[in-house]
Amino acid sequence: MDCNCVSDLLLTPPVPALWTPGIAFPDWAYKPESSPGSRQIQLWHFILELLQKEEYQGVIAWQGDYGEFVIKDPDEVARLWGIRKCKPHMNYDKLSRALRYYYNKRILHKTKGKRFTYKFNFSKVVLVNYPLLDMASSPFLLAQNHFNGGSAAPDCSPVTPEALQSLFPRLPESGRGGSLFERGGGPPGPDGDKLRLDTFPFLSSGAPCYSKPPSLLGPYPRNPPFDYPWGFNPYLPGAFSLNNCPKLPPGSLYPSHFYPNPLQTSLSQLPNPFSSILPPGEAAERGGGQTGGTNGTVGGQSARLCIPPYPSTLALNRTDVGSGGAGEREGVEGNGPSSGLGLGLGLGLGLGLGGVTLGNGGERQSPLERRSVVKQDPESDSELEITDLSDCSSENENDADFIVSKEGRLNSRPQTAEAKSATPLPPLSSLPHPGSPRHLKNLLPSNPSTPSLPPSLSPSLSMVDRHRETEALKLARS
DNA sequence: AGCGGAATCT
DNA sequence: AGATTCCGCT
Repeated sequence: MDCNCVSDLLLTPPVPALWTPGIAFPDWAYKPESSPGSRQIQLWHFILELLQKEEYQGVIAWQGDYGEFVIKDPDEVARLWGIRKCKPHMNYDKLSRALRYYYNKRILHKTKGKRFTYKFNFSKVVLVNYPLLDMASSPFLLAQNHFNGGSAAPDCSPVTPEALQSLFPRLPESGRGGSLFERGGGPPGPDGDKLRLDTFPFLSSGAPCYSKPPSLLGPYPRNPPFDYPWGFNPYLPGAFSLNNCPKLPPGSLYPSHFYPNPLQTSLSQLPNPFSSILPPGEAAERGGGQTGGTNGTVGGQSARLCIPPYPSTLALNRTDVGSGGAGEREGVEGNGPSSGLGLGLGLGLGLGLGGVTLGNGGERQSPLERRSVVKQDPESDSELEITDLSDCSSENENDADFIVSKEGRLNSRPQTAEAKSATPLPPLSSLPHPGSPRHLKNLLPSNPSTPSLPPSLSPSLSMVDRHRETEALKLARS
């Protein structure tokens, strides 16, 4: 089509002002080249983007079980997708068809019984993106994984469910009456364990939760030398965007080195093979430096947090009826033994953070509002831009409308509303402003080894650190 | 609403 | 490969 779409080159702004607590998706995941076999943004990326942006929570938002989201306004989502892809005739029927293709890929599945509700299989998404993160070897995880054969590192203090609960306060105390870590008592059926996986995607290295055998986790070998999906090799310099993160102003949110990772604390005592490679400061610096690079706006996206909140009302009880398609598929995914796969642990921390902000609170000008649809809007961040929509050229009759929507977001607003649903979380007012680094840091589980560390001294989770962790884990294992 | 086959496009 | 489009079926 001749709509001169440039959206894929004009995606998100270098530094998203709003970060939904949760899984961190490195910038590369948002680049056109990050889509295997495609130079265009993939639908699931787009969905994540929308989910990431508060101003679209009236259109699509995390809801229900972990990873679950509901398309509140199918037509609008389709419209946005159509704009992004320059498909003016896009509609929900077509979009949903595309979503259905993700079922087989296990990137998504349908939440049965809930209209317009789908669920990300983050373990898949993350695995695809973080093939090297070996959760199975994580002391953090091993300590709490009851199904991994007890190979936990000897000197790692066990992490109890209680401890985890404290780390991730929004996590449900239990799913369906069973321990989050136990699979036993659950109802038979694929969902029993699956739920836990869903709840702790970052813990799914163990057999009980993992949704599929390692061989099915992805086309990527565990330790492929340099053959990483989407051309991404976490071991290579530049992985995780060290080299293309935008330079951030002091105090700005989500500097490139902020990469939530619960492993960080567990590994703080381990040797640091990469310590001499790149000073954290420099890493961040460099990341920023390159932003302006070659492709202008594209270059500089920093890792993003994009994860669903832990719903206050955990919909652990899936309404799935019987063993329909999705259920069967999940069954297939079923228990791979310690796949170890790597889940994005990076995500872990993010998970811990998750939810905190989320979406329930203030008012935000959303596309829906624009459309006279009144929906609750959580507080938004100021310069959030919806990435993409700027792309399609004038051909799109919706351009004007779209632009309006972009301009419509704004200002920081007082956090007026409380989370509407009863949630165990502290009131929003007690939370740090999302635009502040403290926002995330304060929510991080305190570092056991440095419990009283002030936020400013909290360990930074830089990409380098992640590399270090990976290496450290290897060493630890050997 | 949701599903999935099939043809087609990019 | 990853949609997009169309469509019949449940």
